[in-house]
Amino acid sequence: MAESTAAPTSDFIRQRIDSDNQTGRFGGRVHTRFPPEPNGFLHIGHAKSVVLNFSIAADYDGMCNLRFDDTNPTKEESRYVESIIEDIRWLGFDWQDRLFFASSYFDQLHDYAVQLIQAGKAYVDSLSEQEIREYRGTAIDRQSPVETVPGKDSPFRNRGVRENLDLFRRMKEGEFAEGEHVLRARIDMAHPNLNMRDPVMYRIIRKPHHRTGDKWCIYPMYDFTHGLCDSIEGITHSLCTLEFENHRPLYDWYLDELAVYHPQQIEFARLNLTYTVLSKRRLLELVQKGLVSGWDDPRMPTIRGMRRRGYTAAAIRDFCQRIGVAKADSRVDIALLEHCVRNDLNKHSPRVMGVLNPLKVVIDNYPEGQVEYLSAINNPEDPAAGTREIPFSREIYIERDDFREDPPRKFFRLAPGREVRLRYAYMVTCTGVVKDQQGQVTELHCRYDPLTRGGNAPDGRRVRGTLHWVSAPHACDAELRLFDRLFSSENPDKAGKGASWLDNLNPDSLQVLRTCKVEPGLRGRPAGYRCQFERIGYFCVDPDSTRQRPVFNRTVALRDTWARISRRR
RNA sequence: UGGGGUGUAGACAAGUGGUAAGUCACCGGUCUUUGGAACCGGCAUUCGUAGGUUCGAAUCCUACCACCCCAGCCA
Repeated sequence: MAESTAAPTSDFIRQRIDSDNQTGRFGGRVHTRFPPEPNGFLHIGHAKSVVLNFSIAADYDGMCNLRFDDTNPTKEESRYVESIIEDIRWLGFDWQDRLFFASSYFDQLHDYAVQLIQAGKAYVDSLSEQEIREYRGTAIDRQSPVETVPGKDSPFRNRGVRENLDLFRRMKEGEFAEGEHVLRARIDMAHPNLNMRDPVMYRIIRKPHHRTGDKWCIYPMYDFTHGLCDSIEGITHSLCTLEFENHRPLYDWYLDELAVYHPQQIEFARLNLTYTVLSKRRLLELVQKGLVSGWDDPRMPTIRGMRRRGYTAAAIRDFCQRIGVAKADSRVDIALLEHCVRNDLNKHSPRVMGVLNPLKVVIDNYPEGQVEYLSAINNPEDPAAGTREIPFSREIYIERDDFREDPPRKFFRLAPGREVRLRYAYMVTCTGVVKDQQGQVTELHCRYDPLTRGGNAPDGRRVRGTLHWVSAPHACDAELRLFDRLFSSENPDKAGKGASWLDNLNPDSLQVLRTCKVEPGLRGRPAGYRCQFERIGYFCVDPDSTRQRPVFNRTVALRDTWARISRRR
């Protein structure tokens, strides 16, 4: 997995690990983990964390666990654990036999809770949900200035150990309804950090769990669970995102009160990308409102969506290495992601020819009924990829954009009287233009130079333009789906007054071309097959394909200097 | 008016008292049977702002400013 071209610069996390290794804090051990909640599909933001955790483990000759933090049965499903496992494997990572679940530790966690009760550090509270919120006090306000008010103690805060133990046992045994009681840590209701104002440790949820079934009706809260699971697994460095920084004192409190092994949590900034959204809630909304075709819509920043679109795991890994790790809130330009796929695909994708918007060309002086097979290079970046034979005949299709009746300056393609090269074939000169009643060009007539077979002229004359083409009688019909950024705004979350983030959706993010013509060799390629249509972009066969009519997703367009020149004028 | 964080180019991001790496983007050029790729060159006299310490400050000190996170029985 050492395909990254990014310079192996250090980051603040590795520096802290280095220093821990120097002081021998963890005996030189490095053990990380990727801890998803199985309540949704993985996206590129998760990939950043996956790559970080697994590659740090690899760099330090350590290990990385996969652990599902499944503490809330109302939101979690086993289909999500399956899809997450599949996506991480596809990304190229392996956790050997270290697949764990927080739910496997429920007994241990319950024992820890009992210990805290016995030590007078936890109590059963019987306030209502609403009351607990009110008693917690406030920190700041979000919109209008409101005074900071400290929390106040629950009237149940001083219940005796014996009563707490009994109540907690009865909670566990199902004697109470949801919401009747919770178990809380006994810390400090006036603490400036809200997370320390007697946080809930256990709540009653009468719902079967995807792994433990109906064994439990009380479930531990994430804050109580997470740090202790890391402790149980012997994790040395618990890497997580910035929003959990406020929670670290609480994790530390549990660990210290219980006097158990203490991992070091280190927080880093989550990934933001331009022109897309990266929150489970928003992605879910796109799916539920039918604004995309599903979690694997090729426009989605999900791993499944990107995979269907044709992204390679290597490109995603490379991207994750290049963006670095830091604590500053930032938004990475999606152009960097696109650069990473192009970079990988350029080296590995076979070249083929395909015409998006076909314009028929008749080569008047080419013998009728004749067919020649011409040799084409499969990948100029990789000689080992060899060559293939493609059919050429009197009637071909070229790209409509490659002809201009009245060519602008610097337009090197076909125009009346102009000569261009047909890639790997012949040089042709445009001799006639056929139009319909609306004046729309329907067909071109050309003459070819038989001496230029393969594309070179014996007299040494040169042409500026080389066009891709497909032999008309041999062409394979295809559908091409072109994707553009899902949102037209760099930061879709930032909507104007009275507008919603959905108003920033790009109405033209999907363009379907149904009348494309591609090389006959492309018939019957399996879904997932990747290739480059020369001069157009990188494509990937979609599962919607049929044998006779393949469907291609455009992964990313080629850099297009001409588009830039013509846009500028 | 609390607590926790973060400010280095258009975007990421190194830099840890000795004179601003690298990458993407962008702009020139070379080469080219993909207007692709490759290659060469340009792109921060200055590091949120203002003071201070020092022979020397992005790095140390002080004050200020801006932005992000926190009031789930979510994770």
